[in-house]
Amino acid sequence: MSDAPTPAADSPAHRYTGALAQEIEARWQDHWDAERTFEAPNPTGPLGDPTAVAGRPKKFILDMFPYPSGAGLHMGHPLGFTATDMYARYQRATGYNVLYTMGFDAFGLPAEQYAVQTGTHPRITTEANVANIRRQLRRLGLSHDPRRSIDTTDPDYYRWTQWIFLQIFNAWFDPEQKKARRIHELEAEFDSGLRTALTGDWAAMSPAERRRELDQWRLAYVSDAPVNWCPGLGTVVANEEVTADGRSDRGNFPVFKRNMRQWMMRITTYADRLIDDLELLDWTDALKSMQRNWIGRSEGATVHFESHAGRITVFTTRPDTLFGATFMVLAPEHPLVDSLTTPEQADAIAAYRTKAAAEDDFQRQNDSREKTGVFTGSYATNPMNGQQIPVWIADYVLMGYGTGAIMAVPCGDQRDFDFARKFSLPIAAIQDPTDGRGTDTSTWADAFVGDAPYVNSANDTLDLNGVASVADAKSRTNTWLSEHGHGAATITYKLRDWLFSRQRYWGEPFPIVYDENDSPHALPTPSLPVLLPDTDQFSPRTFDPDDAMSNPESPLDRLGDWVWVEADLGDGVKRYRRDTNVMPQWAGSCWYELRYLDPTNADAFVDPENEAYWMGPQGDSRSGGADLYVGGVEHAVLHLLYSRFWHKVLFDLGHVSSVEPFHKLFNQGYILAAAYQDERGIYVDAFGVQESNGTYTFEGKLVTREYGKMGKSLKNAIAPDEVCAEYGADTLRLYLMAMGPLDASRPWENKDIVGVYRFLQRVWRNIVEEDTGATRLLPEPASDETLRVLHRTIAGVREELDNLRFNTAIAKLIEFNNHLTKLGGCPADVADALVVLLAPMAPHMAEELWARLGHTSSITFAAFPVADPAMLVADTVEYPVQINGKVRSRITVAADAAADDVQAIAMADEKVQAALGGQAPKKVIVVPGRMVNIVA
RNA sequence: GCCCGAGUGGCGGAAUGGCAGACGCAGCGGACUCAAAAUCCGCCGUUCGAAAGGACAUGUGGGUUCGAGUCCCACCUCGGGCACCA
Repeated sequence: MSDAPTPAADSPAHRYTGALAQEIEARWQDHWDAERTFEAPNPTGPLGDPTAVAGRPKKFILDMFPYPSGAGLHMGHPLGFTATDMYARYQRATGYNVLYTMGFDAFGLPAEQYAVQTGTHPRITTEANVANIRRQLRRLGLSHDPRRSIDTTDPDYYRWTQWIFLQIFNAWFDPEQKKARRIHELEAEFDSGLRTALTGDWAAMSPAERRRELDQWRLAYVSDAPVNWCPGLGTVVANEEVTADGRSDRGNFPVFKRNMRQWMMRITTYADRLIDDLELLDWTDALKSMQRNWIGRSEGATVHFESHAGRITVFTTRPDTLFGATFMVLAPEHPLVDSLTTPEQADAIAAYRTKAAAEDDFQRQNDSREKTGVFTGSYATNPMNGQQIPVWIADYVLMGYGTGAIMAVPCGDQRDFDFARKFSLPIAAIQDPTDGRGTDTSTWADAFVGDAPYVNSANDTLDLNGVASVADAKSRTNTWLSEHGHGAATITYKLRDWLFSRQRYWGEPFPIVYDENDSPHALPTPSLPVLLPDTDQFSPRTFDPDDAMSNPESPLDRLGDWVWVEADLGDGVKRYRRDTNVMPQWAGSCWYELRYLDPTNADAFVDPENEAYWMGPQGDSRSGGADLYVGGVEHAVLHLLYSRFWHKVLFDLGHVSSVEPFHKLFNQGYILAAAYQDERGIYVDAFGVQESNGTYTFEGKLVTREYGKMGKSLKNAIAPDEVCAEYGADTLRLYLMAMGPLDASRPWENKDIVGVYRFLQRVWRNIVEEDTGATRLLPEPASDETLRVLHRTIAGVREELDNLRFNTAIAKLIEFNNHLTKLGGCPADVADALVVLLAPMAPHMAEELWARLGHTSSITFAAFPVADPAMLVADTVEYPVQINGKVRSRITVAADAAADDVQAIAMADEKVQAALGGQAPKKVIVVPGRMVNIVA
């Protein structure tokens, strides 16, 4: 970090150097704070100023808020934050009331782990880290409304996180209305007989039994089900936090499937709406498809196969191939396996099940693809044709998906085909493949998938033979299945319910206590927040990472005084046991954008009027939600899925008017940087590496270069503070944005920073006399040419900023300034426009120049210039003249010349005549204002 | 294996189907200077040519079109997501 040109001793006193930039920046940052420049008024409530809001359109511009790491901001943060700040400042200058602020996602593992190591309470570390990051953010000149900043660990904030949890706890999903409703409405339906209880006769139930019935319906519920137990972390984790190879995404420890009593959230009931409402959102297709993939909706049918042990139900996406089902396969854990297994097969089945149980889900999926399985000895009836087909078990069928059982159609499914070949099971052709391989499956090399006429697919009441399309055959089969009671069209999802409890310390306590029957009770709203109790034992009990049979032990379990409480929850004062779990880190980030709207409201998490103003559906946003949300793609499923779910519950319960939290979402790229490994593969300090003739050495030893995400682990991180100290924040902002488009990952190059630094120096020099510091403007009015360049720049910059193309917006400003430089300075009558155009990008310099140009109020609300259309059209246009697509000449023609005239002038051109050699052209294409192409 | 996204100078990157390489870095030349730095002016895809000018150029191969970096098909490479999901 020493590539900045060191100013020579005789450098002019008022040159825009890193030192001057910092002096200017600190001064304006103080000024903005003192003047409360960026405070955005609300329609109502503590931050309300109805007259200031009246008649102004709004923009809600949002960043994914950071975790306050002890290392401070990394370069990826300013990348996104600078983009939103430029956009926010631009929108303010075009008349919008802009809500733009920043909070901290401050619960979570790192602070807790640090506490375990050092004994420092996580609150202390968190507060220090937040203070440091606030300082860094301020230094970048981000135009946040400081009053709206939140911290998820603040009791005044997590009080509402707990409150929302209770809203979800006290809600159920009505499958008919497809929405969440309050639990007392369910109770009323049971009372009136409108709905029947699942566990018995409601009227005859005891209060405890009724409570248990209701608990089964809640959107937040305690369940004893397979969860991801991570002994290395000492806690359970959500499906979304487990990597493909079965390890925790934090810490990279093994994760085991274990049955445990844990809090779950019924996100699966929202699967359809979470998929369908993606249509309303302005998100990239890539992101939408990641969400769709994760939810994994697949449409098909459930089909019942009868056996002596009872009905075996399968899920299939290809009911049309039922006639080709020649065997069945159950997951080894399937409950019917015991009763299906014949005495002769009992030993083989038991051995296989033992082997399968010893392997966890992830090993099973990772191991070789060679099919294994064992015959149960029993047969089931194919409902289509009455055929008796053998029932096998095999570990390629997973208990956790569909029904844990499949019908095998080897002619149409490659896995079933492989299995049939391995165990010599019959393969019946039910389509005549279009690739000419014929219907003798003994000659097939693989399964056939696709549209082809059906054969051998008829019974007395259903005839698919001759049907040519899969879709058609599916729908006929589905109809037949339900008419004959053999099954029904069904949709299944990959998405599982969300595991919501963690056995950690640094998180939100659950506002829940248990009675003597172990039934959960919500604590009343006035008792919120349930404060996280103090302790000096922050760690859960952790275990050997491979000890699958260990049991979680939360830090809160140890606090006996805290765990037991006396309360009157309606049945008189009784003793209750507190829930000792904490919420996952995602809880606080599920709704923080809503708290920004009304951060100091003591009566509600957000006032409905404020929510409707900032986030309600309006204009072309039917979903409502933040107008712009910028952040990393690593949250594509986790945070974005969870917060959409919470938002929809709040919507259903009438607390918010927006259907979705984030209307437009933009994923920024990563900052990459060169990283170097020595011959052992260990990363070396990237800033100590020497380059010569394309080879790289570190301390004399050869190292290899690669590019990777900038960060501590690759030893190639540069802190934003370093760049601010060397060049100033305005230069850093411009560099980050000028490097390339916001969504692209790009390598950081120290040597390139100087490009935008020189640009700022040239702007400065065009307005300020470097030796004296006096303003120096050209007295004569701007020429027609200069005005045209200016207006083209205005139009261009607006266009680029509207579309978040900051790199090209900056390029256009550079072009305009280069034009001024060639004039020898800035004509006095265009100086204001230049500075206002620059203001969103380099706000400190712009404020400084604005003041020096004689303005007394902040440039923040100075109107962004509007291009005069008359200045955008030229008098004359230069047309390239192509012959057969190659440019052979150029002609200059009046801008309003008719196409015929342009053609005549082009044909008369010497070079064109020479190239044509007297031949008449076959065809001439004139594109008005663009070009001429002559086809010879 | 499936689903996305991307391949353009030495480098980062620009280009509503219409002059490929805006802008910046690096490099080269010039002015200023005793000199250097800084600044300002100019050049800067490859190749043939003294020049004028020509040929070739947007991962590869086809196609559509008067015209393709851009649209279509196939393939290659890289990045990301999912993965025995029935």
